[in-house]
Parts: sequence; C-alpha cells; structure tokens
Amino acid sequence: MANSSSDTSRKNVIELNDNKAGMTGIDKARISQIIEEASRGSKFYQRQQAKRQADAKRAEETRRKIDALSREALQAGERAGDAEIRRAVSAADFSRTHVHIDMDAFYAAVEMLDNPRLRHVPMAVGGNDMLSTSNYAARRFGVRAAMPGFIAKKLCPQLVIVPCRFRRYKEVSRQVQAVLADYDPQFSAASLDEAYLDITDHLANRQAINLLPGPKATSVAELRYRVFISSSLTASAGIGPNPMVAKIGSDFNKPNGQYRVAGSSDRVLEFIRQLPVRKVPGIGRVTEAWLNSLGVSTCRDLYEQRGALYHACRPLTYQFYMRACLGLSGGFGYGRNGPDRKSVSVERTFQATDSLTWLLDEKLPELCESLVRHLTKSGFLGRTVTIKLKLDTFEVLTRSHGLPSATDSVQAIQSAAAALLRQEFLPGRPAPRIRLLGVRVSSLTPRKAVIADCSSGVGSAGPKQARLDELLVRSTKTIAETSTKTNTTAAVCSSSSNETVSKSSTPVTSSTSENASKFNLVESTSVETKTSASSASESALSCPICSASQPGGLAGLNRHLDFCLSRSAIQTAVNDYSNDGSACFTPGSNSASSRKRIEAASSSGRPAGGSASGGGKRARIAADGRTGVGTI
Amino acid sequence: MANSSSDTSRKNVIELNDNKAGMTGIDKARISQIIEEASRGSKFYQRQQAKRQADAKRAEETRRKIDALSREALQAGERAGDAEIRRAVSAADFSRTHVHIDMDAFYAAVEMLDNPRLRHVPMAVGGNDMLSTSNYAARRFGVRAAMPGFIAKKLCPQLVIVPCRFRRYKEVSRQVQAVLADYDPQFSAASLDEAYLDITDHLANRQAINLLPGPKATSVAELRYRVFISSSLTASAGIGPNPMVAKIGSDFNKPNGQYRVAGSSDRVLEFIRQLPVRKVPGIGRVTEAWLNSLGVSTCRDLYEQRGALYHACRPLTYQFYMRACLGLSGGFGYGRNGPDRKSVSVERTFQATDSLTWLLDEKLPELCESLVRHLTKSGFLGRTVTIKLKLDTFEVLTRSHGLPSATDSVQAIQSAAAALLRQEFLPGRPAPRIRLLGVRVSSLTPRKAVIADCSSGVGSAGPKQARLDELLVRSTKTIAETSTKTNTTAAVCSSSSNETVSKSSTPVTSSTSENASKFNLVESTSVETKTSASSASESALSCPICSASQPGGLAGLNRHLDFCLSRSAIQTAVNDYSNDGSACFTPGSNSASSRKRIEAASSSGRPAGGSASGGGKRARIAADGRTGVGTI
DNA sequence: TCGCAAACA
DNA sequence: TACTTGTTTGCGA
DNA sequence: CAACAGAAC
DNA sequence: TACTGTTCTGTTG
Ligand SMILES: Nc1ncnc2c1ncn2[C@H]1C[C@H](O)[C@@H](COP(=O)(O)OP(=O)(O)OP(=O)(O)O)O1
Ligand SMILES: Nc1ncnc2c1ncn2[C@H]1C[C@H](O)[C@@H](COP(=O)(O)OP(=O)(O)OP(=O)(O)O)O1
Ligand SMILES: [Mg+2]
Ligand SMILES: [Mg+2]
Ligand SMILES: [Mg+2]
Ligand SMILES: [Mg+2]
Repeated sequence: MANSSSDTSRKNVIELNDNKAGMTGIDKARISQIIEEASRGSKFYQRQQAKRQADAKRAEETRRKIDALSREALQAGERAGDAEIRRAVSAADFSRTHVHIDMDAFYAAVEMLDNPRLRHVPMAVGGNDMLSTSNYAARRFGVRAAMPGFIAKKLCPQLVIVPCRFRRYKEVSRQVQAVLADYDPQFSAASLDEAYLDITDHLANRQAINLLPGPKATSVAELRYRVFISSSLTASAGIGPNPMVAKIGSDFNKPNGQYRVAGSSDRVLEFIRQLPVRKVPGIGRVTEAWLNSLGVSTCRDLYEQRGALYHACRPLTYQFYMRACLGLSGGFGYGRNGPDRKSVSVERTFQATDSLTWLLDEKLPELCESLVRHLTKSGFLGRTVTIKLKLDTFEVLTRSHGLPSATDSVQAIQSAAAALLRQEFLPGRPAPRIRLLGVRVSSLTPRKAVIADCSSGVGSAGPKQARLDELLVRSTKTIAETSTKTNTTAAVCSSSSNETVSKSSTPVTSSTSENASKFNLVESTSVETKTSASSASESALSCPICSASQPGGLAGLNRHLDFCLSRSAIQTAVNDYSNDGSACFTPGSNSASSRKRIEAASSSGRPAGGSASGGGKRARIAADGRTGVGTI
Repeated sequence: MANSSSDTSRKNVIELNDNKAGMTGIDKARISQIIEEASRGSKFYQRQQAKRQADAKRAEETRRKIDALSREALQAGERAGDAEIRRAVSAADFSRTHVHIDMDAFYAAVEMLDNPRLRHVPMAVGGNDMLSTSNYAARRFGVRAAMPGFIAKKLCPQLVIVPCRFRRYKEVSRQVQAVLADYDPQFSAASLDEAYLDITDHLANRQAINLLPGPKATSVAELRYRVFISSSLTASAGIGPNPMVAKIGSDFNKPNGQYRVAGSSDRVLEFIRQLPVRKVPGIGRVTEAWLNSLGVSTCRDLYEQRGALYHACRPLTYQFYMRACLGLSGGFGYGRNGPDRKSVSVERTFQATDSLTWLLDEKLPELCESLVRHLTKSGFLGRTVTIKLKLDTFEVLTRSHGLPSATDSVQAIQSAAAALLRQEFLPGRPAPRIRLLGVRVSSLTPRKAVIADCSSGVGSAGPKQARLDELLVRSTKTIAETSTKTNTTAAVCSSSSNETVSKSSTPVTSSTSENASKFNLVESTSVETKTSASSASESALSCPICSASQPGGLAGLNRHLDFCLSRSAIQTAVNDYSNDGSACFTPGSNSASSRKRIEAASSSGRPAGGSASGGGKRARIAADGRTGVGTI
C-alpha cells in the first residue's frame, strides 16, 4: 500500500548542483546539508519538495511502464533506435571544424578585472538574494550561479558579493566577439559569454597563405590568446566536428583550457560514450534524475537502453537521445542571421500581493510599457499575449490569448494582459497571492518592410548549422563495441588524437601569437563603448524651438537656447531609434559614428528534457535595476 | 591659522538621531559608535562628513557675524523680535481646541497586529537596506526609521525585519480616519498615521446634547479608545489651543498616551519654554545644531537670543522662531480640501551607472510613464519639469525647465527630462555616475473643468487653519518672567492644568466609551477595501467584440467570449478612470458602489530649517516594489 | 525662475 | 550586498 | 492554441 | 530580509 514515493524524504530536497566547472571534488553532501538547513520550512522549500515528489512519482510510473514491456516491444524499440541512429549518422558531417568558446566565470572575471582586490578572494556577482555567477575560488565552497547570496554566505562567510553590471559585461563581450569574428565572421553568439564558430574556412585560408599549418588546436589556442590580449579575460574552448561536441568540449578543461575531439565517428563516440548524460546540453537536473532512475547514467547507457527508452518518451525526444549518444545532436549554433526571435517578455518579482488593483494599475502598465520598448526596439509586432504569474507558493501559471492582429501597442497588449489577469481574480475563489507578474508577446512578425538590423557590425552572411540529414550507416556496431576508457584528466597534450591544452595563467600559443596580427585583424582591441557624452556637441548651433518668450534675463535665455537645442536633438534621435531599432542607440543628431553590434540572441534550440515534471531552482532579486541579476 | 572646523573629527560623523518617542535613556554614545563603525569609509559616510563640515563652517560664520554685532544692532534685533511677538500674540486664538492624533509605530503596529509572533520581539518594517519604522522594543536598541536594516542588525541581532505593505497600512489608515471624522468631519490628514482635528464644535455639540460634559481630555481619550476598538491599534494625542502645541503634545506621552496644553497664553508658554528647540516641528537636526552653536537650546533661548538671532536669519525664518517660542507657530493642519498639491514626482535608486544611454532608454521612460500615471490619476497638468540626480557620491542635483504650456503627456515630459539629463553628460566633463534618477512636475493646474474629487467619502467643507494674524500685545514680558521648571515626566493626571493620560495597555475612557455610539457614528468599523474581485461578475452577458472568428472548438469559443467580455469591461473601467481620476479606482463596469476616500495629501507647511548646508541620512531600498519603503 | 538644502512621514 | 521615497518650504542667486 | 515544465546563461 | 530574468523547446490536452 505504502506508495514508494513516500521515502523521498531521505534525500535532500534541495541539493547542490555541482554540474559545473570548478566544482568537482567538493564535499557535496556537507554543502547540500547546509543549503537544506538554510531553506527548510520556507515556501520555496515546500514548493521544491512538492516538485521532487512529482518527479519521483513520474519516474516510478515510467519504470512501471517499462517493466511491463514485452520482449517484442523492447526489440521494436531497439529497431526504432537503430533506424534513428542510422539516419543521424548518415547525415553526419565530420569534415568541418566547429569551435565553442565560453568565457570563464564571465561576469565574475570582469569584476575581478576591474577591481584587483577581488582577484584573490572567493567572490560572486549578484545580490543578497540571487547570484548570477561566482569565481572559481567561490565554487570550491559550493557557491555558484542561481544560488541566493544569503545562502552562499553560509557556505562561505568570507564571500564577497559584488553587484551585477550587465552593460559592462556587454561591452567586454563586444571586445571578445571582435576577436571571434576574425576566425569566423559568421560566428553565432549563444549568449554574452559564448559563441559557436565554424573555423573550417579560416583553417583553409591559413593553409592557403601557408602560414601556421599546425594542428587545429593551435589556431584555437591562438584565438584564446588573442581574446586574452584583447580583454584580459580567459576563455575555454571546445573543438569538434559539430557544435554539440564542441560545446561539451569547452567545459571539459575549464577554466582557461580547451579540448578537441577529432573529426571522426570513432573519436566522437570514444569521447561521448563515457560522459554522464547530464553533460549533454538539453539534459538537465530533472531529466538526469529521470534517466538515472531508468538505469541510464552515461551516454552509452542511452544507447544500450534504447529499446526501453523508446517507449518512455516521445519520438522527438527519442531522436534527441539517440543523436546525443552519438555526439551528433543538432540545433546549436545558428548563423549570425539565425532564426528571428520568437518572443519578447518582461517579468518582475515583488512583495507578494493579492491586490488586483495594484497589479492592474501599477505593475502591469510598467511591464507592458517596458515590454513594448523592447518589442519596438527589436522591430517586431506580436499577436499572442501571455501573462505569467508566480504565486507566493512559487507555483507558476501562464495564461495567453491570441489577438486578432499583430501589434506593438501598449494599449492593446496591456488591455489583453489585464483581461487575462482579471480572470484569475474571479469572485468565487479567494484572491491569489502573486509574487511575480510577467508579460510575453509571441507569434512575432517583423514590423514594416525593413526589419531593424542590429547586426551590421561584424559580419552578415547566411546560416551555418551543420546539417544532420542523409548520410551513411555503419557505426551502430561501433558504439556497442568500443568500450575502452579514455583519459579524462586532461594533462598530456595530444595523448590521444583528442587534444588537450593544459591550463597556464594565460593562454599559451607558443610562437603562434606572434604572427597573429598578420591575419586581417582590425586593431580593434579597445573599442570605445561609452556612448555617453556623444552628440551633445551640437549645442553650438542656434535654434528657436520653444517659440514662447523666455523670462530669466541674459544667462537664462542662453541656457534656454541650449536646452531647446538639446531637446530637438533628442527628438531626432528618438525617431532614428524607433525607425531602425538599433540595439546600441546613441542619442544625438551627429549619429553615423558609434559602432553597432548585435545583442547575441540566446538560442540553443535543443529539445527539452524528458517528460518529467521535476524540480528547478528559482530565486529573488533585491532591487529594481539595483543589484538584480536581470539582463537589462 | 588652523581652521576651527578641522576639529569636527572628534565627534561622530553619523550620530544616532534619538529625537523620537521611545528612544530616551538609551546609550546614545555606544550606539552612535556602532553606527559609525558600520559606515566608516563608505561613500555615504564620506558625503555625511562633508556635510557636517559645511554645517560647522556655516555655524562658525554665523557665530562670527553675531560676535561682531554692536549693542545697538542687538537691541534693534530685540525690538524686531518684540514686534514679531506682539503681532503673533495679538493674532492668537486660545478659544478653540485642536487635537493632533498620531498612531504609535504605525507600520510596525500593523504588522504586529497581523502577525502575533512579532508582538513581543524587536522588529522593524522595511528591508535590509532601509527601514521605514521600528516598534518600541527595537527602539531601545537604537533601531529606528530611516536606518538601513543591515546597520539595525548590528545594533540588534535579534531584530526581525518584515517587508513593507503600504497598501495594507492605507487600509488601516482608512479605518482610523473613519473614527476621526466623527470628531471633526473636516479633519486634516497629514499622513497615513496622523491628523489634525479641531474638536471645538464637537465639544459644543456634546455639551448641547448634555452628554459627557467632562474635560476635553476625556473626549480625546474616548476618541483614542474608539480608534483602538476599530483598528486594534493605539494612537497618541496632543490637545491644545493650536495645531502646533497639539502636534508637540502628541509626541509627549507616546506611545498610547496623550497630553493637553490648556488654552491660555500662560499655559502654552509654560509648556513650550522648557522644550528643546528640536521638538518644534520644522526645526530638524541641522537647524538644531546650528542654534545650539549659537547658544540656543530651548525655546526659551530662542526668545532670549532674539536680538542676535534677528541678524542670523531671514525675516520669515525669524518670524517662525518667534512664533515657535510662543507656541503659536502656524501652517499645520489644513482643511480637508486644503491647498491643491503642488508637485508630483517619482524617483528611483539603482546600481550607479554612467550610461546615459541606459538612463535615457530604460530608466527615464519608466519614471515618466509612472509619473504620468500619477499625474493623470490626480487630475493635474504640469508646466515645470525637474529632474533629480543623485551621484554615486550621494551629492544631489536638480535641473528644471518650464514648458510653454501645462501638460500631462509622457512624450512632452520625457523629452524635456531627457534634454535636461543630456545636459549633464556634455563632452567636456567626465560622465557622472548616477545612483538615482527622479522626475518631478510642478506648476500644476487642474485638468479640464471638474477636478478629480476623491474626497467625497467622509466630509467636504471648507478650510480650517487657525490663522495667526493681527491680535493683541502683552505676553512679551510673560516669557521673560516665568522661568520655573514644569514637570515633563508626565505621570500624575492633571497635576497642573496641563493634563496627562497615563499609558495602559489599551486606552481607557472610563465610562465614556459606553456612550460613544450615541454620537452619530456610522458603524463603519470594517471597511471592505479589497476591490480585487469586483466587476468580474459581468461575465454572464454575451458580447461579440473581437469580431474575428475564433478557432478552438466549443470550450475554446466560450473561453474567448469570457475573455472579450472581460476585456471590454476593462476598457470601460480605464475610461472611467482617466475621466474622473478617482484615487480608489475599482475596475469593472458595475461601478457606482465602492467607497471612495481621499489619499491624505501629506502637507505640513512649516518653514524649512535654517540656511545651513548640513547633514541628512539617506539609504537604499532593496527592490522594485519588493521590500521597498516607498509610498506607492 | 532655478538650484540647493532642510524637514517630515 | 547594502544608506528610500514623495512632498513641501525657504534662501540666495 | 493554451498550459505546463525543463533547460540554458 | 531574502530563492532572478529572458528565451526557447517539447509534451499534453
Ligand atoms: N542562472 C543564471 N541567472 C542569471 N545569469 C546567469 C545564470 N547563469 C549564468 N549567468 C550569467 C553569468 C555568467 O557569468 C554568464 C555566463 O554563464 P556561464 O558561461 O554558464 O558561466 P560562467 O561563465 O560564469 O562560468 P563558467 O563558464 O566558467 O562555468 O551568464
Ligand atoms: N523616514 C521615513 N521614510 C519612510 N517612511 C517613513 C519614514 N518615517 C516614517 N515613515 C512611515 C512609517 C511610520 O510608521 C509612519 C508614521 O511615521 P511616524 O508617526 O513618524 O512614526 P511611527 O508612527 O512609526 O512611530 P511613532 O509615531 O510612534 O513615533 O510613516
Ligand atoms: Mg562561461
Ligand atoms: Mg556560457
Ligand atoms: Mg506615528
Ligand atoms: Mg506620524
């Protein structure tokens, strides 16, 4: 009778997520215990507990379902898996060289750069309520991204927390990306701190000029070196025949390291087989737990359990698993002009309230106005409006509605959102207590003729995704056979054909770095990004705008002239801005200068984890635009 | 050579402000020391230091100026003072009975009411970054309003801080005010937690009905008792012949006490003479220090130093001092339809930034849109736009500009504000680092014909300010003569004709409270203020709005109908709202019900302190609408 | 009219 | 980590 | 299409 | 005191 999910209680409800570079070999149990104690009894904790229960239940259901499978069903599953694998392999292309670059402890590294006192202490970026990331010293204490600051302090009382300066990181990101563009002008930025490159052409050009014909890894080390020279920050890199292995590789020797998986099916399999499924991007905490409970821990297990798995998930997910265990999963790096953005949203956490009036009169307008600024700036109209509510229990609800036509009007969006919100405060039920309100618009269509183009800075050309369609059969067996262990400790350089570059205090490119400047590099190391004071220089012109006579005497009149000049300049700029939607809007009449660059739309495009409900960690910020963790 | 202002260093830069009920007899020096240590070295601290220096310098200048005065000048000053006093006294009216009611530890008391666990511990309302107020237990530790939470924690590690719930306090405030209205329908609310009443008429009516002819203090005790019955909160009261002494009196026996100054010139003087000048509303920390340095500590000193003082300040301020030392200062309670509001402003603190772009594109629009919501809601147009900047050094700047005509358009206000902001980022200077941006509009004129009237709930009639113009001479001597010490320890009830009501756990009105309901009381004790779920009941009507055909089948269509109904209801409501500007906007088509009441415009109207530059305490909040301390 | 500083809740 | 927000007043230029 | 959940940075 | 904000994807009904 006793439901087996009832003994979830023996495990910690909130456990340290140590799936991050720099967190190996730490005392996970002790740290988890501290986290648990700091949270126990809170509403957040209770919600986590409920989610974990649901996870366990779902896993149990899946297990039951699998146990009930007939031998025939299992074999059918395996056949389906083999077919999937055949298709994936036949579409695979091992001829190109993909690189994934990921900055080390990015926000934290920037802060350490700007403030030397932070360099030798455990520190994190964020606020008391939520951290965006931590440096590697702090990670030794269990302090990491998405952890509340006040808990981090319990793990590490000496921890120094510094507030988030998103725009600064964006500046630095631009410097880094300027280097990347030299290796692949079409590189695809997945976030401020990471990007996918296809350096095949770059390598070819290199060879053509007959310079530095060394191994691919050398070029990448050089790239990292140049990033360091340009930004004073270290990056890690993964190199492989497709973006997936490149991505995994970039984490392999973090920080300040790189790892290469050679461009052959065998080498890829050798690398991937032994990896815990959690390393596969797209398999997160919940899916990992779900898979583990089905006896799947490593990617090899994914293959071996393919018969059962087939019956445990939907076809698309199954395809994802099969490709993942081959190291061939797709959907990572898009081209620079990758797919248009699909939604724009704004959400904010606040003191929980049950006042519909306040939500409608104060919060919703703020959100909608902010949303429309973003929407307008990005040059889209939206047709679907979704509101998001987080209750004070941390449960999340969404409600959406399709408008008759696409819009970017505050009026339209706000009234739709308001209607949705009001539906949640109907007379019968007790008013919900809301701790977060969000508004999203989707079903986007580009506004007007010319879409706002923010990307004109670096490069432009077409898509670049390594396509995973038709190709050859073979390797099905290869997986089942090769089961030798590969050296994962990353020490000896090129001990196998999968190469490792060891970590030193700065990236070393032997002699390569000397010649780096021979490639068509713009010496754009220190991009001047403070657009602040620009465009005020037009105050020399004279202009009668305000028309009305101005009291205030001599100096007063002069001041007024300056003022109106300045005001008209702004009008001009505002128009420019709404018309071209530039991300890096520099106000003023003397535009034309100022570098514009795309804001790196975060796109990963991998399938979501299984079908489990499972956990998740959320946290609060501490302030308006104060110390928050947000991206704007 | 050594400037005398250089030895300011011996005193604490940031000193505990213990000028608050519940903070007498605490170890100010020790507490100040802790505060000092918690702050030392911070930018905030440095700014305070600079201000204190400036204070000291100005005081020194004043002292020098006074020392240089001739005997004739001093005598002329005294004559001017005497004239001022003659005028004030001749205008004085001791025939009416004014009452000032002030809730005890208001926000904190509400929280203690709502959460019994807080009742017996030191607690405060606010966030880690700033407290709005504290309960009396916390005050024993030096914890008080306008103190950052993290410093409060050092003073009192057990302190419990609970977030601010402004709307809840507003609800409670309405309950309290409903009681006050029975004693003076024209009462003037100075803030959520305090009000001025003129109960002369009430007392007359009482006597007319021949009920409870007891002393005035009894009526007030009864009032406080009724407040307690209605709200479960205690209030303190001051009773006197004018609002000034009433105001001072309400603090005299706080918490849960009252004090009466009888309505004669002698009694008022007896009361006022011995008071530290700091007790006079309008004399704050800086002015106190300035006066002290001139040898003026008590109100009597104000009189005695009137000759010198005359030469140390401007006529208006001098008049204020002279009236203050008579206990006759004016400008306190207005009538319910007191003067229209003079400005509307919004300001926000954030992580300091030097990015003009961000300020212009993100923050300024937010502020302006929020501002215009308030402006619209209050039914005004404004002609003057002022921006406020706080630098990361905590220096504050304001820049303003008069528009050609009054407006409430976001466009107009924002572009003016933007122009002003841009002026602070001119090419020459280094970009300032801004930690706070604010926008204010002033020179208000009521919008359209009918001004939005939110006050129709309680009472309506005209102004009520006790006027302090022409009257009789006399008391000049009276002051100089009576110098006996009056009992300030407030224990024995009516030991003099200045009455004290001792504190008990609830206000005691002997038998009075029994008869209270015989006065024309609405039994409006529990005003239902949750306007939340109203107006959703119209979803029974059918309505084709969206016109376009809706996909989604049967239930889908029904849902869509509900939606559009709801949406149209909102439209209606929004229109209502912008047309009548009601403060207590209840959305929905079925309006007509729902009590409306004025939002108690905070008006005090006393002269500003001296002319020194001097100190001030500022602090940060922690979040958006999160834990903040703000009034909206 | 503008900028600053003080005051209060 | 971290020192508010909204409104009014007076002084001095 | 709408709601939910997982994932990533 | 206190557990984020933005975007995308897949599953389920
Ligand atoms: N959960 C999160 N919430 C908000 N911001 C985040 C979150 N995770 C990461 N970020 C921000 C801060 C990071 O510095 C930046 C890049 O993320 P990521 O590359 O995953 O980590 P990292 O660069 O800080 O460390 P590393 O890559 O060395 O593990 O994105
Ligand atoms: N500096 C401030 N900043 C923000 N809000 C404040 C500030 N001071 C007071 N408040 C709010 C919280 C208070 O409860 C409320 C009433 O103020 P006030 O009457 O002066 O103190 P109080 O009612 O908390 O204690 P008491 O009146 O018993 O001394 O106004
Ligand atoms: Mg990184
Ligand atoms: Mg990254
Ligand atoms: Mg009070
Ligand atoms: Mg008060």
